[in-house]
Amino acid sequence: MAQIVDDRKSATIERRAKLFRGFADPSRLAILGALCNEPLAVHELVERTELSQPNVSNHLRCLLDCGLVASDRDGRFIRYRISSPRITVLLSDVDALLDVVAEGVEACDNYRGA
Amino acid sequence: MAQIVDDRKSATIERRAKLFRGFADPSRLAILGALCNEPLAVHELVERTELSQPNVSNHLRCLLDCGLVASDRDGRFIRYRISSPRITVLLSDVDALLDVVAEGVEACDNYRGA
DNA sequence: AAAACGTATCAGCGAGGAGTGATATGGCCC
DNA sequence: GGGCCATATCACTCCTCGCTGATACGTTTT
Repeated sequence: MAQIVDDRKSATIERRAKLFRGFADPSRLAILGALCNEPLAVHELVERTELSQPNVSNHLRCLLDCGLVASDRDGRFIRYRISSPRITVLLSDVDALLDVVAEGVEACDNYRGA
Repeated sequence: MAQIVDDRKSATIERRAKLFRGFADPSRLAILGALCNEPLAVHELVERTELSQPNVSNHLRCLLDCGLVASDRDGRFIRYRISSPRITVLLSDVDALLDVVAEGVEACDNYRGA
């Protein structure tokens, strides 16, 4: 029983961590940020983010699998869009938190620095 | 000028990514989750999270540097607490988003699985 | 002051993920 | 239908991060 509770708890935590990792990459954040304004095709994302095309595609695959973005075929383009407004909420809450902790985060060198 | 704008933009994105990475680890989430209920000393966190003591200390150092937690000495204990309610907000945002995308996140195997 | 407890630090190892380059697939237009 | 454009996939390398084990520091107790 305690075991089951533990499993449930850790499963929840693992899911949260996995979702956070989805956002924990500058490239994916750039893509999501661009898509927050308007739906965009891959080559448009490549232009705006200045990432390589395979790189963008790889991240889009990841974001698509995770359900964070959705895609619609439009002729020979494939247009991607944010899947839920909750994503926008999450991103703006992060900015709100950054208003408070930006300095500390900037200074923390325990992991990959900016 | 466009360069400056780019720098600002990417600096913002880097900060966001770095902050997200702070949350993108099961151990740190377990610690933050425990601290959301009540302030706790290190050895209490060790008990509840079942992580090793050095491991907990390392993560606490990271969270402290980032400004996500604060610490108060209490005799020979050091009590840690969440630094801002915005952190709790962020965590519940993630849960809200998971209500929508949990399946996809679970299924996505592009990075470290649960 | 010595022992015991609570916490922090450090070096080293191992694994996972991000980016690249080459290549494959698929829809469009002349 | 052949060439072209938009996108996807794959193998590989490098780098970063998390965990562990040993150890050091500091505070309290007797």
